[in-house]
This record gives sequence, structure tokens and C-alpha cells, in this order.
Amino acid sequence: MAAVEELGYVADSNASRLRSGRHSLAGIVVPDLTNPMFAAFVSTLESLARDDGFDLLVVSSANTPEQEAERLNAIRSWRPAGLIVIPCDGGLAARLPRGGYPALVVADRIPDEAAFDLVAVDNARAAGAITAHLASQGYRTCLVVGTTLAISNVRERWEGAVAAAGTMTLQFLDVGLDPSAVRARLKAHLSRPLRADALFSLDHVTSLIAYQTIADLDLDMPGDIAFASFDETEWMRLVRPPITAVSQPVEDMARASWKRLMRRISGEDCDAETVRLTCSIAIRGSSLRRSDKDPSRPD
Amino acid sequence: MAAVEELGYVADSNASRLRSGRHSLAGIVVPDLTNPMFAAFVSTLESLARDDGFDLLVVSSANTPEQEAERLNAIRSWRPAGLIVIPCDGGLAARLPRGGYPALVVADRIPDEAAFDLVAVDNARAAGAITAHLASQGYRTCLVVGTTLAISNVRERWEGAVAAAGTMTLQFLDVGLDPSAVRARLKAHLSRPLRADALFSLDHVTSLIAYQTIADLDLDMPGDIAFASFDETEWMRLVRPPITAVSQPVEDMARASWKRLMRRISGEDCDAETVRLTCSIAIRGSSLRRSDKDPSRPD
DNA sequence: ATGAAAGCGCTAACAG
DNA sequence: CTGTTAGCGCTTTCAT
Repeated sequence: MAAVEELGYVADSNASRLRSGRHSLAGIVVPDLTNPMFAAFVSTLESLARDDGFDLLVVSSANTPEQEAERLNAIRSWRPAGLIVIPCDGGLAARLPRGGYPALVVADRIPDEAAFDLVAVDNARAAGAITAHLASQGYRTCLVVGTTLAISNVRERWEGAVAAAGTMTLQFLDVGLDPSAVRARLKAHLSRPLRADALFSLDHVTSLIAYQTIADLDLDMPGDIAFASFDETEWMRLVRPPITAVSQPVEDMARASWKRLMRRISGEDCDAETVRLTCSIAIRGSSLRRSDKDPSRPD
Repeated sequence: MAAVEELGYVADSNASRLRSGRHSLAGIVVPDLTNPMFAAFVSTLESLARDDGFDLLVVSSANTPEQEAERLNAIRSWRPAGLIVIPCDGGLAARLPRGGYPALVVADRIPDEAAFDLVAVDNARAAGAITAHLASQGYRTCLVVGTTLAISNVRERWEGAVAAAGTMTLQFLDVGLDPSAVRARLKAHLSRPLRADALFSLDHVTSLIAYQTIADLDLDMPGDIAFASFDETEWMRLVRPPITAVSQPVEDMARASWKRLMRRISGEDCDAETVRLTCSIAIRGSSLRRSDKDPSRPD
């Protein structure tokens, strides 16, 4: 023991696992680490894992199904005790390797098929709260902007938005993931003579580009166009007017995912379970009722 | 081989390493994953590591020296090929475990002692460019705000700021890491009758709080106080006026760190080497010359 | 060429 | 309770 101290010896986790069968590594696959939401998720997870004696192998799918499939397979070579995956789209089931994992929890985005342990937010309700609010403020037409309906979150948000819109007219615009394409499509839509009087963007990356585009076109907010975002980032509270946004409980999601994974790792054998967490909604200046519009207003 | 396909077999990396001695795991220790700069660093690194056939063990020191020391030791149980560390303060050398690592590169923050392979930015030059700019715009006194001079980046930036300030008077204010304490100290300083006419904050977390504090106090920017930030985040381009900021080449830092680590892993045996990368500076509205101040201005 | 055997660092099982 | 031994899944080496 004196020599252990002296030389700074630590046992080889792998050799240990090889013989004992006790795994102390977990994996997390995310679409993109630079997304602050996923970074926060990983950060919380890392701390929870450590508390339970696990280290975390972090892998990015770079938002591409092919890389996700490759990484989902390759990560098995580390024989992790379990895996948490935020899939890059709904097609996860088809990309899972034959051998499977000892434990698997899917977070944030819901796969099209198959029964996984799942942790997600109440997308439809929260999106509905936004459109209901916009309608109540007197807006008549709303452009709803999302990357693609192939992502479950976008689909659920869109459907929730429609269900609660009342007499407000909604139009969906899918803009994809490439920033310059997003910008071009938004600009084209917002430059139309009969543009919508409200814009609701369904993820924070799109929200950023939408906000910049509105500023570029010199539109008054909310006078010319109201604005709301699903998913909140810090700049939304700093700009004037501040932005109405749905805020997701990222840390709770990480906590719920890890808890579920740990129960699976401890061998609990029950049906796949879905946890839905509640988003909070912050109504701010960007979506308040316009002062009854002066019809003689220039432009 | 047919059976390999059929069953989805992948070789056990650990058993493989145990016998062959070839390691395919690398570690990264960061102070805080929710910091977008570190998240971007890890993201780039993960992709570079994968290209070279390595997976990445990600560990957070939660900005506390004790946890850093513990993690730096524990991570050795995985027998990584090498480690990249962004230290939480200058005292890294004392926290390195006896046994050491096969390869180690220190990034972003410079330890007080010992010779490490090092990748950092040209803090002093970039900070000097900001104070020189503020002085050239006619500002006379500048409050420089940083977390603590125990962090090398803060120290280097402060020293660079002083060196280039010319006749402008500088004062350093250390505010620590706790957000509510930062806010309180800043508020106290900015409420003084003889407040500085420019504020330069040395990291983006402090910048955010400083910006909010200036807004809370209803100070006009740059009329009442000019503002500049070391380290740029996206909101700085969105607010009005947009914020003058030093932008760090995070991806280049990750690239340089990984390159250096790979050379060490391949057994290159040379003196420790320091790489300094160049920051770019974006002058924006928050620090432009005030229109010659009206002495009869209210307040 | 293909096949058998030894051993990486550890832990578990068993013997003294 | 302490000491020895076998073997986890691989790769390397040595023998055929």
C-alpha cells in the first residue's frame, strides 16, 4: 500500500473488467457537441456517471445517420455497461448493431419504431401553448419553421402547434440543417408581400438564423412580425425585445436518462418505459400584442 | 467472417490492448463542458481523434482543483494513449499523479511551473489591441474585469491590457466564478459616481453578467460606458449595439493540441514546445468613439 | 501457409 | 486468513 502511494499505481480498469465482468464505462452518443443543449446534457450526465463510479465515452454522430451507425457499432468494442443515445433522426432502430447493448436509453428524439426506454419532453403541449398564446395576442397567420419533419421533435412540435392554433392559419416551412440554405429560404419567405405576421421556429439554431434574418430585413418585432422559439438560449433574454421561448429541462432529462440506464444496468427487466418531462414557457416582448396597428403606418 | 457479419461481432478493444500494447483511447479533461468554448474544443477533438482511430474519454474537473486532481489520477486506470488537459488553474503541476502519462498536452491555460507541451493563444497581444483601441477612441479610464489572476489567461490578458493602454487609466477588478458575487461586485463598481468610462471583461461568462448589469443600470452603451469582451459568443453579434470582442481560434487550438499529442504518442522525444495561436479582433459598436459628449447631458 | 500455446493485468475460486 | 492458480479475450510467437 505504501508502494501504491509511492508510485501512484491505479488498477487497470480493463484488465479488471475482463476478469470480473464488472463494467465501469458508459457511452453517450450525441448528434453535435457544439449544440449547447447537448453539451449541457453531456455535462450533467458526466457528473452523474462519475457519482456512480462510471466514466463516460463521448461520441458524436455529427448529425449524419451513417456516422451514427458506424459509431454505434464501434463503441461496442469498449464493452460499455450501457449507452445513452440522442439519435440524429427517427431511423435509429435500423442503425442499431445486431449484437445490441447490455442497456440502452434513448433521449430527446423519439425513434419511428421499436420500443426503447425513452426520455423526452412534452413537445406537443409546449408548442401548442405558444401558438395558443400567439392567437390570443391577435396574430392571424404564423409561419412555423423547422429543420425537417423526419426529426420527431419537429414533427411533434408542429402537430402540437396545429392542434392549439384555433383560427390562426399555420404554414410549415422545412429549412434543413445547412445554415446558408436556412437563411436563403427564410429570407425568401419573409420578403413576400403577404408574409405571415408571426414566426415560430422549432429549434434554437433555426431561431438564431431567423432572428438575424428578421433584423437584416429591418422588420420591427413584434410590430411587423412576432417571434417565438422552441428551445431557449441565453441571447434570447438579452436582445430587445427579449424573445418568447420554450425552455427545456435539459438537466432533468439527463438525470432521468441516467436513472433509467442504471436500473437497466442493474438488471431490471421490465417493459420499455417512456418518460415525458414538462417544458416551461417564457412569454416575452417578442410576441406581445401589437399596439392596435395604425393603418396609416408607413410601409 | 460471415459469422462476424451475422452476429455483429466487434473485437474487445481492451483485451486487444492488453496483449498488443496498442492503445486506442485518449482522454480530455476540461474545467466545464457547458462553456461553449470548451464544448467546441472537445467536439473538434473528438472528430480528430476518431479520424486517427482513437476514442475519447471526456472528463470534467467542474472548475475545482480537487476534482481535477482526482480525475487526473482516476483516468489513468483506463491506460489512455495520452491526455489533453485544460487546467482549471495554474496549479496543475502539483496535481499530476506520480506515475505520469504516456503523453500529455496542456491547452488554453498555462501552468505556473514545469515544462509542458502547451497550446494557447496570444492573450497579451489581443488584450493590448483592445485597450489600444479604447484609448484611441478617446476613453480615459477602463475597468478591466476578470475572474481571478490565478488563471494564466486572465493574468496575461491583464498584463497585455496594461502594456498597451498608453495614457488611459486601468483598474483591475477580480470577481471570481460565482455569478451572484460577480453581479454584486460589478453593480457596486458601476454605481459609483466616478465610474470608468469603458469596461473590458476578460472572459465570456463575466461578459454576459457585465452586459446584463450595464442594462440593469440603464447605462447607455457606448455613451455612458464602452464595452469590450475577451472571448466572443454569438449573442455579442446580435445585441444592439453589437459587442467589440476578441475571438479565439478554438478549433485551431484543438487541432494543434491533437497534432502535438499524436507526435508524443508516436514516441517523438523532444523538448516541450509552446504553440501560440493568433486571436482575431472584431471592433463593433459597443466601443466606438462617443459622439463628443454634451456636457449638459442630464445625470 | 495454418495451428497451437503463451501471456498481457487483473480477480475469483479454491487450497492450505 | 493468506497464497496459489486459472482464465477473462485477445495477439504474438513459435511450431508445424
